[in-house]
Order: sequence, then structure tokens, then C-alpha cells
Amino acid sequence: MARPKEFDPAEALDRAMGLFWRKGYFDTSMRDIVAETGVSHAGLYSTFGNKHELFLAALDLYYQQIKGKMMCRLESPDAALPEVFGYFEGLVDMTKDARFESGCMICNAAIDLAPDDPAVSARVQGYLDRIIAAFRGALERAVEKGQLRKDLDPQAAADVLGSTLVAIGSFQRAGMSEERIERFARNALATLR
Amino acid sequence: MARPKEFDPAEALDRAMGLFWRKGYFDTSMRDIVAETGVSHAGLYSTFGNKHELFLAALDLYYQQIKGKMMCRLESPDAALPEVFGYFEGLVDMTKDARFESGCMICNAAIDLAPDDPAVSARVQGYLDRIIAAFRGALERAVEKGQLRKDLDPQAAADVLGSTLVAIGSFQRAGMSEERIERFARNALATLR
DNA sequence: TAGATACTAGAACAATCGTTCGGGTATTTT
DNA sequence: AAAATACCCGAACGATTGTTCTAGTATCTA
Repeated sequence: MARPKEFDPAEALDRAMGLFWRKGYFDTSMRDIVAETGVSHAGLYSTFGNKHELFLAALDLYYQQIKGKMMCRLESPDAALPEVFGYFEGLVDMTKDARFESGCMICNAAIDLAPDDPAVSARVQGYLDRIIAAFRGALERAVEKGQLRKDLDPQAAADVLGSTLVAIGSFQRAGMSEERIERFARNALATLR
Repeated sequence: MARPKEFDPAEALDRAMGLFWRKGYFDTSMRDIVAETGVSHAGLYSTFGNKHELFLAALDLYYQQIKGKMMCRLESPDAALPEVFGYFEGLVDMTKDARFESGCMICNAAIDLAPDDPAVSARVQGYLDRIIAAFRGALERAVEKGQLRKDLDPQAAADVLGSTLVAIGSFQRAGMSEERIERFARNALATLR
């Protein structure tokens, strides 16, 4: 009954995500997003509502696209120690990707917005809970399989890995070298043994 | 030869620090600072230069005032395991202080500004290096004194504690409960044994 | 007392913010 | 072909940004 959209909302959201990721919420203007996506103001507002809703959509896309891919193996029902190591290997590999100079978008959002924004705060906590739960599950299985010592506390160890994850996000953003970040990851994994 | 300042620059800086800490760099306006400190625009600009320089001064004050107090014991030449535990006890205690709902100002600055601001990036890295070095020193002494197992790698363990520190800053800001934060701290310390 | 200084409050500046709104055009369904 | 829709570009809105400036006044030294 009407003219279809000329732009792909998914692609526009992807580019907006990149911008929010790199520059944060307050330092990214709608004009920046117009320039980056090539979509007009009218198109953005009619599709995404407003800046805040657009940010939330971008944050969800980040989790789904970036984290989701990594979580897949970790959350599989037979994931154990190799998958935990694989997760951090993937994380360190990502450091070579230019996009990850910006750190982790979820960690960034926690600092930027979480204190005054319940929607962001809830997402951040939810994402973290899910990642730590995945670590715990894999570690429990690793203990069962004898890949780790029997007296290891999977929940406590998962917490340590979760902390490491968050810290690495900050380290990337602060410009820490790849080698140093890899050391942080390796040192955290070494505490499992 | 002239009229003396009516306001105390140190006190004004302290209040500005509180504002930057809570709201971050981009979401804090000079008008906010005028309102918070009671100092006029002219007073702020003549004393601190501009917003960016004021932020750097506030960041230095944060390290000196908040972190410096805690670092003192940790950096003393006979600090060992009790001082490491004491550091994290102090950190968890601080969570009860309303100011620390805003997390750690250094971590916040890393996310907010470090990617595009060499001055902030250098400070963040310098602060982190110093804290980790202090951890390492105390842990080395703890190993010497037999407070920890002989084969513990002090540098690796210090890295893990440093990561935990950064992560806890994010967790505070994201609104995580005091109990949960305490658990993260305890779990990290448990990896030393 | 004279002069210089540095405060105060707040107006003013150009730029930018999020958001809305026209004007013109292209593509669809009826 | 005609009506309806939704695009694009970009002007426009009021608010706010960092910063500067204009007053007017209070406090110092000489």
C-alpha cells in the first residue's frame, strides 16, 4: 500500500551500534548517526523512535551479534574447559580487530548510562549474569570430567572469569597493548588449576 | 596587591571532582559545576583554565585523595598479605559510601575519554601500573614470609587483583549489590591460596 | 586615598544538541 | 491514472554546550 523503505534498518542499526560503541552515548549525536548511516533524520526517528531507544536497540544488537556468537559454544550442553579457554582465546583474538579498540560496548554502557538508566542497568546485569552462568556451567562440567581439580568452586571461579572479562573491556578501551591484555587473560585462566 | 580569592580552589576542585565522578565528562556541564561549587564561571576559568584541564585536575585529585589513602599501607615497605586483604576490605567498605555508587572515577574516565584523550589514557595506565606494582610488591613479601605458597607467581596474582579492582568499579556503577561485590572480591582473593 | 586586582552574577556568543516539520519525489496499491 | 504512503534533504525549533565578556563591587598594596 505504500513505498517500501529504501534503507535496510538492520544495516543502519549495525552502523549506529558501531558509533555508540566507539564514542559512547553522550558523545554520539543523531547527526553523527545520520552521517554514518546515510539515513535521514526522519527515517531514523520513524524506525527507531528516538536516540535512547536507538541506543537500546544497538546495545541488544551488540550482545546478540558480538557476544552471542561467542556464547554459543560456551552455552552448549557439553561445553567444558576447552570452551572456556576458547572463549578467552577468541576474546584476545578480537583485540586485533580495530573495532575492539573501543572495548566492550556493554561495559561502556554500564559506565556511561547505567547509574541513571534502569533499562541499561537491567540489560548490563542480565548480560553479565548470563555470561557468568555459562562459565559456571562449563566449569562444573570440567570438574566432572576431571579437567579441573575436584575441590574447585565453579561459581567462585566463574566470578573471577567474569571480572576478568569486564576488566579486559576497560583495558582495551584504555589502549592497553595486545600482549598485556593476553597476559591478563592467561593469568586469570591460570587460577583455575 | 590584589583582592584574594574568596573561594577555596581545593574545595571547589573537590566538589567538581564529585560531579565528574558521578556524571562523567560529557554529561557534566560547566554550568553544573558553577551550581555545585558556587564559584562563578570567571573564577573557574581563571583558576583551572578550561573544562578539560579542570577534569584532569579532578582526576589527579581523585587518585591522590581516594586511592592515595588506600595505597599508603599497600606501598609501605613491609606490606604483605594482610595489607592486600586490607585493601579489598577497604574497597568493599567503601561500597557503603554513597559516593561509590558512581564506581571508580579512574575506570569511568578510561571508558569516557581514554580512547580519544592521550592525557587521560596516560594517567589511567599509570595509575593501574602503580596499583598492580604495589600488589606485586606486597605479594612477593607475602611469599617470602610464608603467608602464601612458594610457587605463587606474584606478578600474575597481582594482575588478577588489578583486574578485579577494575571490574568492581564497573560493578558498583552498574548498581550491583554490596553483597555480590563482596563475593567478587572474596573470590579473587581466594585464588591466591 | 588611589589604583589595581579579582571577585560576583549573569548576559552574550557561536556552535551543537535532540527533535520536528516542510517540500519535493518516488513507489506502491486501488 | 489517482490516492496514499514513506522516502530524502535540510531548514527550523528551543534548549544547552563551552567559553568569553560586561558590569559592578569588594579588597588588597602603595
